[in-house]
Amino acid sequence: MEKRVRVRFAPSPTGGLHMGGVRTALFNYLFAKKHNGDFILRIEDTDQTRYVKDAERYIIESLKWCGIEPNEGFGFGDGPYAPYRQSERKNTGIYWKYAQKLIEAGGAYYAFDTEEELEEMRKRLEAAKVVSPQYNHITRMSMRNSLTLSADQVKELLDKNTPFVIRLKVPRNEEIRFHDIIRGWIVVNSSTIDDKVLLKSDGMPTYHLAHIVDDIEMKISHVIRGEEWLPSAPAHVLTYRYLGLENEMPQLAHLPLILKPDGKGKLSKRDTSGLPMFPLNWYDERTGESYIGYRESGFFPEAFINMLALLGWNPGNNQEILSKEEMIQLFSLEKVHKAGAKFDPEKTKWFNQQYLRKKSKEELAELLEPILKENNFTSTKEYVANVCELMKEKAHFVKEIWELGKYMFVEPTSYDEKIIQKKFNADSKKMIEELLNTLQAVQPFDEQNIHNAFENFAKEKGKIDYQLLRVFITGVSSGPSLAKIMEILGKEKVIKRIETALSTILLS
RNA sequence: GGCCCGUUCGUCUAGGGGUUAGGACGCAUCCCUUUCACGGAUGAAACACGGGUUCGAUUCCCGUACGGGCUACCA
Repeated sequence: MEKRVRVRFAPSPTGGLHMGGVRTALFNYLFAKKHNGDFILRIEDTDQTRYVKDAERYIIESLKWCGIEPNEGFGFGDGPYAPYRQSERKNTGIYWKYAQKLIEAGGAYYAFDTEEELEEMRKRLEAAKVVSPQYNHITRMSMRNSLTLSADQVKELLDKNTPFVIRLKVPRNEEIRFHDIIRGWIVVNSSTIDDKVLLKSDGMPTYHLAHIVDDIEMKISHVIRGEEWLPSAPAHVLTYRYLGLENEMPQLAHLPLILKPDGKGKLSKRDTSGLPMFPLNWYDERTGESYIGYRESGFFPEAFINMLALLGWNPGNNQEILSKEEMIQLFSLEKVHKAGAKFDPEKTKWFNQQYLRKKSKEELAELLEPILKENNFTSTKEYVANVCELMKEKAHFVKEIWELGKYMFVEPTSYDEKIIQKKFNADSKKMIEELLNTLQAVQPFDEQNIHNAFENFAKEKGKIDYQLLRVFITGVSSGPSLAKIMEILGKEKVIKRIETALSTILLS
């Protein structure tokens, strides 16, 4: 029988979870749901020096906002494998137990080298122009560890509480072969891998030990993680092998990285060309810098994850707008790209626009409400909904309905100067004054009637300067259909606005 | 430097031994709209290079170049 699909997202709480992390979580989520499996959140806080308290809360809130919630794990109702935070798991002695197993199997050893001794070694290797200077099958023989020391010496050091680490004993010149779902078979010679520290001198495991122990204990079936882990994967395979579990180890899938939009390299906090890096607002206590989030920038979570999903994956057809359910249906790791994907801010905005357009005017009115409140504007739900319908096609974001259509809520306080200067003169003034009378007579005051009135007026009295009229009513030179704007505004307001404009704007 | 991974329009990508190399974003032009946007139409725009294998390679193999990742008692 096939193993139940159980995947995990395992971030380190060392700062705000950025969009790359969210995408990793998303792919894990989609894969889990696709296979009716479990999606687990585990906190990898083994580096106590980099721990950021607020980061855990931020991770949870971000996943919730994105709608990619784990069904088990930290902050999402502990499941049968609690605790889900590695610092707490450490207290159960589980990592120590596995480290001992590895030592017994001859796959790991104690190392007592001090920081100075390691530094010295590095210098020595550098001076000797060694091709890959590292703690490995050659250099370990000239260091202080349980491979070079006698059993008695080791026991004595241990008894005296000498600080030590436990290292992986990587063999010389062995082919390590493993399969990656996205990349296929990968073969690496063990001589190029260093003897990684598995257990640190503070008693905490490193990532290399901790994730393996937890993945085993939590019965993880697939490890879906960023490409940055590919180089250490052979060491992980070796660890499973020493544990006698190589055949049962989770399947691996290394996701391509998200790259900067311009320039090169991994996406960084700075270089996202104006768009956020983080799902939610993030304040970095250490640097005092704050970063704006996608949520606070007015992105819909559906648009955000849709955009993220298509960075490195595609559904195999030309469909680009996909609901979460459609993504789940169509998701497969085999369709994930191998190459890194440059993040495109323009397309990201386009995604949001697509989702905005799909919302009903009532939904949009609801979303606009807080912004209107902020600006002390109140009106009927119906009026707001009508304005949303009117402005919808122009906006990428809900807030743009306000920004672009402010004149639908408040009277203009200024008028497009260029247009006024160019077009406002004695003749056009007379034209507008006469038009005022025509407008007064329009009944009912709707788009079609207004349109007809314009046409009749033009026939009898000559050309109407619509742009000038628009500026008189809205203050700006472009926007949706003028007749429609007038209908929504209502006759009274329209007349009043024109009169105000006529008396405010001076003939030059 | 070493190791690993990668390379189709500017960007995200489809495809895959024989295709007019498809779509999307962006860009340009036109239509629609008495404006802008939306929508529609059209256009410019890509298989990194060199060798093989083959009747035929963008597709398979090998090199080279370029890009990226890793190279910590960080994850």
